[in-house]
Amino acid sequence: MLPMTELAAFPTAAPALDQPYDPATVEPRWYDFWEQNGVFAASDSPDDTRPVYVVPMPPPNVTGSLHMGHALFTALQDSLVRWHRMRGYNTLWQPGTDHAGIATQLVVERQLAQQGLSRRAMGRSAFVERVWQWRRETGDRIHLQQRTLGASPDWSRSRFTMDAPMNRAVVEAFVRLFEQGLMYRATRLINWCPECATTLSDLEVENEEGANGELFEFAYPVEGGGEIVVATTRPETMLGDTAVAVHPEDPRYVAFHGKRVRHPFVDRTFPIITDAILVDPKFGTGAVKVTPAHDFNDFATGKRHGLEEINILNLDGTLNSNAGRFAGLDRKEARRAVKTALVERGLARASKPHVLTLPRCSRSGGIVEPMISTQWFLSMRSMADKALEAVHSGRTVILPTEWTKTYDHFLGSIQDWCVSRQLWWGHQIPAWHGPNGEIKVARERPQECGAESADSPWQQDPDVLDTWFSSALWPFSTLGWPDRTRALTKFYPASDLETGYDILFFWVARMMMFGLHFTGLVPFRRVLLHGMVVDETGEKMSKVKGNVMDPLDLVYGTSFAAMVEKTAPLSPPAEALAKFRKAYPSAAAMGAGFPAFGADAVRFTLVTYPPSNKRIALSPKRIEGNRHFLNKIWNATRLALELLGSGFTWPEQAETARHFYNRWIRSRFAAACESVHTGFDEFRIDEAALASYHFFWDELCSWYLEIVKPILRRTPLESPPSSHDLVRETRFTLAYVVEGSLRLMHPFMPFITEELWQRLPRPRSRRISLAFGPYPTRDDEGPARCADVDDWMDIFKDVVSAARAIRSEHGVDKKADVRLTLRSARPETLDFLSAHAESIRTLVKTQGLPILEGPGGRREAGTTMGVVPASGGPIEVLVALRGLVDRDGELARIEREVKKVDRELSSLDKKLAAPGFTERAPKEVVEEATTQRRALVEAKARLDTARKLAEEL
RNA sequence: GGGCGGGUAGCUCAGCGGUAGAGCACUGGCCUUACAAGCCGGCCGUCGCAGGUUCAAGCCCUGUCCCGCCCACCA
Repeated sequence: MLPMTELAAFPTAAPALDQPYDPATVEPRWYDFWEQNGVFAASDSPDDTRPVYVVPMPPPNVTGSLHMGHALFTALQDSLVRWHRMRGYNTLWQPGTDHAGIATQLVVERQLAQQGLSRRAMGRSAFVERVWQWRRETGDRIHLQQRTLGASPDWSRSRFTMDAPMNRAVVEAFVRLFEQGLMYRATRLINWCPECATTLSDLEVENEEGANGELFEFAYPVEGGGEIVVATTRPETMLGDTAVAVHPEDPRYVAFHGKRVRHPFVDRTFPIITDAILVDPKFGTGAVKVTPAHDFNDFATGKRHGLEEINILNLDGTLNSNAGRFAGLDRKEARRAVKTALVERGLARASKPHVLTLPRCSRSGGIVEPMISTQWFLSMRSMADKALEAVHSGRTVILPTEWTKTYDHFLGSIQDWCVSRQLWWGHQIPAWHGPNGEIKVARERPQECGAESADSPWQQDPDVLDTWFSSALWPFSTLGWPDRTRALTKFYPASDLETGYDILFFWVARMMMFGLHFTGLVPFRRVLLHGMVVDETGEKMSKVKGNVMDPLDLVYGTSFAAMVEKTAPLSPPAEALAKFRKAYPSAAAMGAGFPAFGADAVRFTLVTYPPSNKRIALSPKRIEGNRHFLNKIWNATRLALELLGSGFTWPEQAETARHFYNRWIRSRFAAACESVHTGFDEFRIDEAALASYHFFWDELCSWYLEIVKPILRRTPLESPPSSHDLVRETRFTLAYVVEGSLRLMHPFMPFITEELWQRLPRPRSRRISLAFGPYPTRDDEGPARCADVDDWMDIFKDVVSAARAIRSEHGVDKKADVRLTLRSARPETLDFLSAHAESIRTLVKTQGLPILEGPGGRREAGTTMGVVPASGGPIEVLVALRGLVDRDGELARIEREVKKVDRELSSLDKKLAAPGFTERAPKEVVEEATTQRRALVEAKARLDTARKLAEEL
């Protein structure tokens, strides 16, 4: 019986099966179907007793367009989410978008600039409205792109960090933090980006290492005679100097202790101080100019010595009136002008090349200036300690575990967070400033502040909060916090938080702190971190490098020319193309462009990289390989359908297999299920995906289908009554493993598996979509595991391969009638081979059944011999080629086999002969080595026979 | 200056204590009635270097050399 939600909405225009798999016709058929049938919907009903699985999706920037990083997390999270959903979890994958303060504001400002407008000219409210309009026009485009990839979040619950309910949560959090004394206002040295005209948190400053600069030395005249030479990388800041510091024990400067120097350009004198913390006597001249208002070290020094802090910069990075005659100059100009002036005054002393680290704004790339400013800060220590404890106690587990150290280090040394930004796009700070510097913080404009108007003495704080402030609330603000909603009760804390390691500090750590602070609970049980997608040579993707790949171009296909025109608009096309080819050697070999790989192939490829790899070097060739895999699945299912025939109906009860090949494939399917579950559990989705790949291709397709084909194709007349049970069981097993494989692989490749599954006979108990599962479980499949059957099958495969190798190496025509003889001293082996003689015949393509006999039989002219060194005793594989044998080739082949056996033998001998091995190594290991050695020795003896045989040719 | 990764087949990467693996590339043969996006074969490795632990080491330890990333206020 189907639940009411499962309204059938079957897509139309099913593509014919008997043509190559075409993702373009299959993939568009299913998304609406899933959505309409409620596949993605999570239930917050208290009556729903299913276990809950929750993953908050990292909300992409509204400005964003899908890039590889998005595609990677979409593929990984969707796999996790679908896996759980199929296992019966009430699954919430919480989607949304982020307002991305600076990023979005810059984008819209750039648009305005093109129209000759500026935000200042427009005014705040008009500008904000403009951003909203833009968001309405283009926002959530990325969600459409994620749909293309088959993502299955509960879209009905999508949130935008600037929507009213989110804003309410932000205000609530801010007010509570203020009331708790954790949110405070302070005047400090902060990071200022003159280009964005806003403060930045420490995390938003990127230190660019290895910049070439100079260490400039100049002299300050000392009052009472003499001079003291200081070294600096920033000569222009001397306009804000309020001290010169030397090391107290530096003999060169003892005479200057307590003296004052005169500033050459501004009318003031300041002291020479001694400070052992700031000054390293070995660096530069051993004398340091101190600029408390523009350098973090100097600021601290100034505090220690009670120095004056002179701010010399305007907010736009030009010099202010404190700079005297240099006022108005831009930072760069000022540096030149100050140096020139110092030269003119005869005070310049030296200039040396110097490699330094430049602090840059992560958004604009502009050089960040330390400035003294009054801002809102959030006290971090206590929250950080709780967040550290939560991970140490294991309430939240970080995977891969190596990242725990990084997390610890960050939170252990965290500084207070400057949360106010001088932007217009964002959550405005819920604080009101009064005429006499009073500050009121409240959820709404306080009554005592009077009505809101331009000339009111009480004005709301114009600043907005760091974007990451609202992101930090995401796991619970999306569920309705601060209200105790049903969703919050049901879906908080989340199960897994899956994201790139690059936002471990920005986002994960802050969610941990806020989650614990506001709810008392960890926000998620596990943190799963994946690496960065880079190009095929390991370089980070960037427009400048011209190595950006758009996931959708891989899905839909594109010419490289069109692709680079879009992804590298800054370079000339030919150059961009060359860069692209260099970044993706394997793509270069594909011709003029990408074919439509389809979402499944792209997703599958992404999840087959170990997520723990710091760099995930995406190879187009690998996507191509996976598209081939999809084609394999397509064709194999078609074959299965043909073999099952239209009359097949699923039995009421699944049965265990009794016949050898069926037992084997069930055993292998169970092993694959086990690996897939383990892979998922341990966040080794690559292993999960690859296990399903190898099962399907290397076991199901390469062996099982080939074996089963002739059995199921025999007409009733051809198949003896004794085999009726075999045929019936085989048909069922085929249906079972193919249907099971599609369920197994669905989390990785939802489209093709749904398409094929819908065409396949299946048990009545199945629901309308494959996406509802059930997923093959360890418990159900596990009992099918059988090591003994697996071992026998290995022998079977080795025998077939050995015979095939002989055929192949002698260039035997496939239609040539060759006779196969298999010899073994072991009765069980002969029995086994005899039981499967028909299959061996089919797979090796001999015309008659293999002859089975004991060793030492008559040697026929024109016969070659290979040896399978099975542990139960070697099996001789003789192929009578009837004069087709090339003597030298045969000898070479045998020689190769002998060499292989010798290699193994010598390494075994070494092992066995090693002093202490037999005494110290575990008994099983010794036993195994001994058995193997015996097998190899026997095999070698047989090979000697084979050689003699060949020599007689 | 600290921390974290990584150096394994031509390329991209698995493997992390018991006889070196995958995909792609290369190569020989096959249009074999599921699939040429395929099939059947083959070739390819002193597992960065040097020591050590162990009966046994890509796998553990120490040192060392490269490469990448992160954090940090050396003027």
